[in-house]
Order: sequence, then C-alpha cells, then structure tokens
Amino acid sequence: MVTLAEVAQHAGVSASTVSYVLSGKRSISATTRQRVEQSIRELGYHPNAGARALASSRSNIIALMIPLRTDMYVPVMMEIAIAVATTARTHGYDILLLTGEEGPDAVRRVTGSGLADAMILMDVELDDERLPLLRRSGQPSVLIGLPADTTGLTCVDLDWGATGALCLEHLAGLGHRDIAVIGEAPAVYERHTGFAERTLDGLRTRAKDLGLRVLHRPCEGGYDAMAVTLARIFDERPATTGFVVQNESAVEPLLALLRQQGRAVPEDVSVVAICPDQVAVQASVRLTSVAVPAQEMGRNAVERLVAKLDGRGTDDVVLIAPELTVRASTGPAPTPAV
Amino acid sequence: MVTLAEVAQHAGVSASTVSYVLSGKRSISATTRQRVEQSIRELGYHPNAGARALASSRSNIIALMIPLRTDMYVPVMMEIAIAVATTARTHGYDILLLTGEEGPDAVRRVTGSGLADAMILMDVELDDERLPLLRRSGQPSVLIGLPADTTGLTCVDLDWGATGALCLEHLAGLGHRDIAVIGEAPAVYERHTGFAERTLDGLRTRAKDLGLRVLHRPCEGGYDAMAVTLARIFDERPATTGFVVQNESAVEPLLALLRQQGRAVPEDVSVVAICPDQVAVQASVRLTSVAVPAQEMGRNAVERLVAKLDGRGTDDVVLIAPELTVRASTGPAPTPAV
DNA sequence: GTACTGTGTCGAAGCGCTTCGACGCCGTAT
DNA sequence: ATACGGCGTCGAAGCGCTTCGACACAGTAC
Repeated sequence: MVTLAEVAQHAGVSASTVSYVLSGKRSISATTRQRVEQSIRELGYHPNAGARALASSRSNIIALMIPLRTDMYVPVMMEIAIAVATTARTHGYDILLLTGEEGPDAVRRVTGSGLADAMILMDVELDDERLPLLRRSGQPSVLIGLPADTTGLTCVDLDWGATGALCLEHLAGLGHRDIAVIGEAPAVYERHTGFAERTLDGLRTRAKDLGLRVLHRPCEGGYDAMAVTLARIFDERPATTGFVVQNESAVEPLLALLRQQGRAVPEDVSVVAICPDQVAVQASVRLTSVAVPAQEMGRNAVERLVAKLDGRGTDDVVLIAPELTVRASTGPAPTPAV
Repeated sequence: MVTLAEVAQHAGVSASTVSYVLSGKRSISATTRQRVEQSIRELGYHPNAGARALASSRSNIIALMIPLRTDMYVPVMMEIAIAVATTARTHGYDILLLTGEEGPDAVRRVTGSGLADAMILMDVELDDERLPLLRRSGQPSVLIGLPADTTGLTCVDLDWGATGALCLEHLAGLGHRDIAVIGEAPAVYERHTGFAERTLDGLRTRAKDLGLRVLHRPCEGGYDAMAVTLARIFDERPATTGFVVQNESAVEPLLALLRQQGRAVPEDVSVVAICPDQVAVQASVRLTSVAVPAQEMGRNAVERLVAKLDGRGTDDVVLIAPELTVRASTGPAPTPAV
C-alpha cells in the first residue's frame, strides 16, 4: 500500500505539500504540482479513506436510507437510488446504503460514528419517528418525501397534492363526473405515507371545487385484489367513467379487467395513472399519466445536500410541479344513454 | 463528540481497556466491563468509524456494485440489494453502493483507498472487464452471477442451465413438442450476460436430449415489442404450444396477447416463467414458474464474503438448484386436430 | 517458601492523513 | 538600500482508535 509519505519522498517534497496538491487548499507552483502528480501516477497512489476521514472529520459519504419493503413502487425506489448514487459520485461522494430495518437507530449510528457526512431519507411518513432524532443530531440531511412538519428540514418531493388535482382536472375537462381512485395498498395509508395522503387530499379538494364525485379505494397489486376492488367500485358507483390509479402493480390488472368486462379504454372509461413514464408507455394501453420524476428527485436531493455541506443552501422544501402527459387511455366521457 | 478517552476517564480505566471491552479481543473482568458499558451508555459513545478504520485497517464496509441499467429485472436487483444490506448488518457490515457507471475504476478506487473491506459484484458478464483487476487486487469478493472463467473467484448464482433444462422437462412431460423461448432484450445477449446465455444453453441442450424443437427470441418488454415477437413466432412455428419466458416485463404482454388471439392458457398454450415468485402469483394467470431466488443469492453472497474476511471460506462456485412450482399456466399439450 | 502460569490492566506507539503556524525567498514600494 | 507582503514550502501536532509488550497480582505446583 502506497502512502502519502512515499509519494512525498518520491517527488522530493514534504508530505504536506502532497496533501495540498491533492486538496488544492494552498497554492502550489506548477512545477511542484506536476512532479507530485507524476509520482502519484507512477506509484499508483490512492489516499486512504480512513485516515482522511479521521484527519478531516469528513468521510465523503452520504447515507441513503431506503425502505425495507420491496412490495411497492420498487422501480421508483431503484431509480431514485441510482440517481442519488451517480449524482453523488459527480460531487465526490459515495453512498452508504441503509435499509429501513434499523429504523431510527441507523440515524444514531451513522451520526454518532461519523460514518457519513450527511443523510438522505426516503419513504418518509407524515409523522416519521426518525425526524426528531435527525433534527436533534444536526446531521445535514435531505428528505425525499414530505412529513407533516417540515420546520428545520430540507425536503424534495413531487407535489402530490397538485398531482391529484391535475388528474382530476384532466378528467373533468373531458366531461367525466364520477371518478374512482385506485390507491396503494391499505398498509401504505395506515402508515400515513406522505405521498399517498397528499395525493388523496389534492384529489378530494379539487373534486369539491369541480363538483365531481370521487370514490377512493386502496388496492393491493395483482389481479385477484383488483377484481374485487373493481367489482365493488362499479357496484357502488355504476356511473363511474374515470379512473385515477396510483399503484404500479394495479395498472395492468385494471386494464385487463376493464377489457374483460367489455368496457373499452378510452371510449367507455378513461384511466389516468400516476407512475413512471416507462410504466405508462409499456402498458397494454399507452397511459395518460403524471410522471413520478424519480431521477429528478434523487438528483435534486444530492445537489442540495452537497450545497449544504459546502455551507451554501438553506433548509427548505422543493415541490416539483407535476406534468401530465396525454396518451391513449383518456378521452371524452361517453354521453349517457338517455 | 464523545471519544474513547472520555469514556475511559469516566469509567476510571485506560483507553485500551475500553477498546478491549468493545472488541472482546482480551478478557476483561466482569466488573470492569460493566463499569465501562455503563459509561458508554451514559455518555452516548459511538466509536468513530474513520479512526477505527485507520487503526485497524478494516472499514467494516462491503461495496456492492449494482448495474446502472434500470431497464431490466429491477425487482430482482432491488431484492438482492436489500438482502445484501440486511444480511451485512447482521454481521456488522455496512453497504457502500456503487453503480456500474464507474466501471473497473470503481474497483481500483475502492481497493486502493481501503474504503471497503470487500466487494460484491452483480450483473457479471461472461467476460467481465472488472475481473482481471479484481483478481490482481486480491480484494476479497463474491460475484452474483457466473463469468466464463471462475478460477480464483467466489461466485453464487442460480443454476441457470439447470433452470432452462427444468422448464423444458416440465413442458416435455406435458407432451409439448414445439417450444418458444422469449428472452431478455437483445442488448442483454449482446453484452454476454452470463445468466441469459446459460439459460439458453440449458434449454437447448435438454431440448436436444428430449427431441424438442426450440425457437429462441429475445424481446424488449412491453406490448408492442411482444406483439411483433409473438407474431413472428407463430409465423415460423405455427405448432408452438409451449412458452418459456425469461423477461419479467414480457410476461403480462404475452398473456394478454395470447388471450386476445383466442389461445387459452393453459388449454391451448402452456407458459413457464423464470421470475420472482411474486411476479408469478400476481400475473393475470397464476404462472408455473422457476423462482429467481434473489434473497437467497444476496444472503449467500454476504455470508460467504464474511466467512472469507474471517479467514474461513474458500474460493468456489455455489449454484443454487432451481425449483419449479406448478401453477395454473401449464397443462397437457392439446391433441392436434386430425 | 520459590518458581511459574494466567488473568486483567495499562502505556505508548503508531495507522495515514490534514492543517496550522513558521519561514525563506523574491519582487515591489519606499 | 531597506522594509514589506505574498507565495510556496516545510515541520509538527494531532485526529480517535487498535494493538503490542509490559507488568502486577493471584493462584497453583513443587
């Protein structure tokens, strides 16, 4: 293993000079710099991460807490995680992967040990138990998702309320009056996951404004669950002509079941999905959808965290405006047979 | 920030004693141990990771290289990653997340800097460019996936060859003679991804033994690609009655298209999938499938890596035997109308 | 009683790096 | 010519921990 001292000796300078060449924190003459860089290359030197962390109390690592559950919005999670990792690298940071398993303890451990310089939390609940700890620790952090109380926190998220509203506006504009909302699994609502509740709020509020009737039903993914849910919906609201779906694994079952029941999309029934674009275009009907900007959220989180670590940036909340793309799953409401 | 020295002072012992209490590397009297542990709790002490890494040249971090591509087998990747992370924690290790982006450089960086004690590589290609570097570095590592040359490497993977064979045996046992294999996207084969090629080998070899006719077609996910692929298959082999699908995002399109063409599953056509169980049971037809044991692979990789780091364990290849679960998508081949 | 073995604890020497203050040198202002 | 301010470099002091050898003491064996 090659050390700084060896590089220094090889280049005929002192260790501190090599360090300054590496960090750029003091000016170094061009000739010296070149000589040092040459030695570094020749010897194949890599600074030792531990020593660096100890001396500078900076690990250049960002901890990313992902939810343990693999049963929902997996592609979104993965996309965020990858965006976070690649963006972090461009700023010289590595990502430490923490699963939700440890819960709040993970925050304590990471904060206490100086393992990471900062944290990104995903899958934030409205009243998340990790937050008090995070606030107290003073650990720089960014949340992907919005808790109920954001004071002193930095957050980024899609504007789910606006997303819900946007879906309804689109359907209302096409003349639909009775809308069914197919949501995430019941467990998601029970945990008071921010995005799910906020979407619902947005939907309901705008429904009131526009005079629409909205029926919300959580739904596990898969065909069997969807079949039951759909039957109940048409039972309760036979006049339903518009659907909003916020559950990737319910999209395809819904389309299949509608088809099977002889309800054509979009002639008889319109469907708006809230999902990544890839899911929307790969579905059996190209779906009108509001995209979940997973990459943008991941990138934004890292960039604002890095800004914080550099002493720039402030605590605040960034809500990404939703964008609805019209595809082939929505159309004018059918005129009711008189 | 609380340091070891402060704990030592508080407990009235020397720093080294505290260290030995923590590591258990020397025997400590029960009373001293308790006193120290008490002090640790009272002061809220957390060992500093950097200092520890520097002094012991062990970071207690395992690097996990995941593929950058988010367009294929995402749920499997995620499941593996989570299994790796949780298993690692039970052994006191954290996971550093590396994306494929950096490629071989990441290996060099991690190895050189002592950032991680070991690596786990996913998405290994048959002739992976990271391997020479890995071998040379002497970095303890485990591959999830099987390269062409495994000398000096530790690997874990599903036995894809046996998986392919198993699928064919099942279909052959039901009387099917003409089998179509719907594979991953063409890019996957172009990259010479191990699992895809090995599955194909297994399929073809056993097909020969059993006298079956096999037609293999790579396929992008989604409905449009699947429609084209399926049309070509029936065009070329109208007598096809059995399908093997190794592409999560092609499963549902295939089922939908078959249905649409009036081919009943499993009465007219049988389908065997190679996918996680969850996908198999959530599909519109409960699929006969060979499960991809994502969790087991992740867990196994970590456990063998930890064994290596502890000086136990050897370089070798573990192939997990495939298991086929019969569900509702396969049945006897239809007797051809005479 | 002495010699010896173990057990439990301590002190000190690093691990490889960053960073602060000091210092020599040269160019410019006086 | 003298004084002065930068610039470029060096030396040394840690960062908080692990670990090795030393040592004191008690217990056992003769």
